[in-house]
Amino acid sequence: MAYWLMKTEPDVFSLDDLKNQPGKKEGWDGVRNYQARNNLKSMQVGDQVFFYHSNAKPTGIVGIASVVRTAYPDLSAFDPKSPYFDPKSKRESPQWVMVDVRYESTFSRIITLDELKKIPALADWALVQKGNRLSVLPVTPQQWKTVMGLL
DNA sequence: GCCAACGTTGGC
DNA sequence: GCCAACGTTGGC
Repeated sequence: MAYWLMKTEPDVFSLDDLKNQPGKKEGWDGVRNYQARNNLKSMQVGDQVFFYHSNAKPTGIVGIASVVRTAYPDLSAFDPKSPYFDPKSKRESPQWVMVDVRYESTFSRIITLDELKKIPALADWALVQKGNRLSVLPVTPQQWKTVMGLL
């Protein structure tokens, strides 16, 4: 089982939104970055995911989701009316993928980016490094454990 | 709202 | 293949 972190803007889709979905699950579509896509493709059912709120007050990890379906073609790329439409992605050879995630838990408090930046054991993590914009990134077991220890 | 960092596009 | 221009992300 592997660990990941996924970013989302809570104004668009928050952890509470996931919790309120039927079955508490939702397809994670709209990823349009190759590195993030490759991470999606590596996900296995049962993988644990830190749910991160960006462009929020404050920004940080708010809880946990899990992967319930491995990567499959991102249908929003085929839909001209979707904000995620990508004419370069063809049904015969989909460029983008999505996974399904399910709500697991909400932390008793937000672990803020500010706090994470102060932890020496997390200094190598892409999340806390300047200019990092990757929306789906791997978390090592050690990093996962460190973050959970902050609660 | 601003702007730095980054990824992508497209002219050459 | 280089790189300037552009668009987007995301912290502040």
